[in-house]
Amino acid sequence: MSTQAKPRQVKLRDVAQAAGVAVGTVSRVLNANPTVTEAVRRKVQAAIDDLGYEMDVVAQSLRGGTTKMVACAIRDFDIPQFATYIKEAERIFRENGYTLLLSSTTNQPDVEMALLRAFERRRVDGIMMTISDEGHAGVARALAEAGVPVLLIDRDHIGTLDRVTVDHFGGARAATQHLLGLGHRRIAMLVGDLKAFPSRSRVEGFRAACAAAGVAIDPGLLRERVLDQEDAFRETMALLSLPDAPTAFFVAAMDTLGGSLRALRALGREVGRDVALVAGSDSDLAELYSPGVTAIRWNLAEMGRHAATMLLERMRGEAPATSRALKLPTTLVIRQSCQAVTAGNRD
Amino acid sequence: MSTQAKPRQVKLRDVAQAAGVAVGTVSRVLNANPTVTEAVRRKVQAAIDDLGYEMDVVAQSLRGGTTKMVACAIRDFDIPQFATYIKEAERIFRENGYTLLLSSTTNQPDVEMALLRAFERRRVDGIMMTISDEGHAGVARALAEAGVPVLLIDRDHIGTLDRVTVDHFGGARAATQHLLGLGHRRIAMLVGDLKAFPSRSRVEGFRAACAAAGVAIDPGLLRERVLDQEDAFRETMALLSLPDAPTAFFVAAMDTLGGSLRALRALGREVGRDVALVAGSDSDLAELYSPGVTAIRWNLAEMGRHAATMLLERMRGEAPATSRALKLPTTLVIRQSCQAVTAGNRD
DNA sequence: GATCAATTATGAACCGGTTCACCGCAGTTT
DNA sequence: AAACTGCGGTGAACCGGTTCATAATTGATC
Repeated sequence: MSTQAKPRQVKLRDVAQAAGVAVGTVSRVLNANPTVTEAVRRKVQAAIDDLGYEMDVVAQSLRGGTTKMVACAIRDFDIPQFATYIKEAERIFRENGYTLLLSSTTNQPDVEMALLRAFERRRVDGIMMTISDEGHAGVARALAEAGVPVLLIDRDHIGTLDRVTVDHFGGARAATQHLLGLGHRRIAMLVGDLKAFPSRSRVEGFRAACAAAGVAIDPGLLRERVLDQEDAFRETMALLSLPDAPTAFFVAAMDTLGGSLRALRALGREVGRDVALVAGSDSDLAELYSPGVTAIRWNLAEMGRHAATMLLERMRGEAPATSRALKLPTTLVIRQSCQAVTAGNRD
Repeated sequence: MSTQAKPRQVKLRDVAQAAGVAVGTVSRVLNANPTVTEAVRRKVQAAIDDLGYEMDVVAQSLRGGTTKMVACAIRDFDIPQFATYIKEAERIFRENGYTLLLSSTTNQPDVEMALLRAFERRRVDGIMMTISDEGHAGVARALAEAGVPVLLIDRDHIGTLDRVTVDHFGGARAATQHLLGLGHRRIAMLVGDLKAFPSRSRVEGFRAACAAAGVAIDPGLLRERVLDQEDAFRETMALLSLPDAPTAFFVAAMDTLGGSLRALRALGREVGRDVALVAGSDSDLAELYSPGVTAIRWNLAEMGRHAATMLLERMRGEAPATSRALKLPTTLVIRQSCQAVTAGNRD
């Protein structure tokens, strides 16, 4: 019978008084401690329902040392792929009683370090994050000193941290092989920052495919530090203006396809006829563009699920002492954006 | 001189002991209390730096009653538009020392109520959320009892809560007028759940434009509860199969354009030739599709900024007692997806 | 009926900060 | 020299739970 009219704030002590028991007993009821009689349990539960008692998680955290909060810090979470990942992870955490705490790192080591300190002060139980530079000593130390399990998202081995990664190497190699197989020799590649795993792997995959085919890479066609659509637009424009322009574009950086497509349109080049195009990540845009854009795909929801599950296991101490790494496979979704080079634009 | 080697966990009491002062004094130094001598302040600061002391926010929150956490609960945050909004809001909060706590409501009143209770237990300082049904009594009561400022995201008036909204009415009316002006009379409309403000306003805008033009609405062409791309695909397929199929589609629901485009492609209908098309929200896909899809646009980053700022002011008690509402304007971005009806498909 | 063991409830200490009534001490005042 | 100010620092209470040593109760045994 709930008759509460939102009195100030009901505390455990109030419940104890109402039920005529000690505060410790109410706590034991709340925590389903087996050393409590059914009669007492019922009496206390009645008082709880009657007063509309809600536990104060802050107080609980202070004493217990565990906050049931997980932090997620990601480069930039309005990248649709990341959003899908986080959404799945949040679902898993929520279903397991954990609350997600979200921050953008804006890809800056200083922010990453500051966030790690802030998470520590908040006593989160676990952290899931991307970092901008695996070689940054300050960030590496901050990670090592975190004091709670950290899971790296799509990043290289650091210390003994768990990781979920994507087989960007395989994806990029397959994409490059596809272009090479169609006769392309001057392939432009747009990637993000080589200080981080994904871009590094993509370039390695690209190089591996070229090397296997005996094709030399023109360093002028490899553009790095392409982080957003504006960057992609600019670099694509520049590449198209080269005297010896590429016949194919591998737009490998995350969520940058739009920028390249705008540049191609601005200069009147038609995808699939004037230039070939492969996107480094799949999207509605890649699928529905005319012609459909060949793209590298992997399961982001599954990635989020696995990441959350791995971190939960680690936080519960159920994980083995060794660090674990999960590598998600990629597939190349072939659409109509790549065609064999015509005589006109062959070297 | 920081020489810490990560000893267990440095507490305020340790700092006090190292500096040879009382714990209260250290606290006063940390909180920049003016009643502390420069000499003592310096001595304490040295001890803090030396020990690498980090404040425990949980303990601070327990005593202070404020957690510096803001919760954001949104229908489904892998909708790109919401991600942009949240990203901006998070930036503002972070810059002001607040941490964002994020959850999906999955558009279910039960989850919304559970989340509000969870936020209360966590003692968040403010809440920003969408709700699935403004008429739901349980949710309304939970909102009223929240005990902390709540800001509604793109929702109708509930109690005296602050709100940021979008002029969906104006946007939908403009879109409809555009289609009517081109001669379309059988216009299909796909919207989300009418229990929530955005879809309701869109339908009202649609009706207003039709009424002003003296055009009767065929109820069979108004499809509601279109929440994702699968729904949009199904409804678009169904509408195209009608004996008297619509000549124009107003795909008003958020992030559902892809579903409709897939259906059109599946049935071999070409946008801008066989059917006209308007999207209820703008995106890369709408802009870069061939032909470009006319769409309703508004500034999501600005919306996030305003929302965060309004909530911050409310939390600090700087806001007026009356509830505030901000309505963002929409513009219709006209592209090539709509054309005059040809003789063949005119009623 | 007394003794012992097992079970259940108690309440005080504790988590790590913040706050505030109070105290010591130096500088004025009479 | 006694009394008065007032600044600066102290330390204990407090926030709201959890935990555990201890007490009380019950039940079984002799």
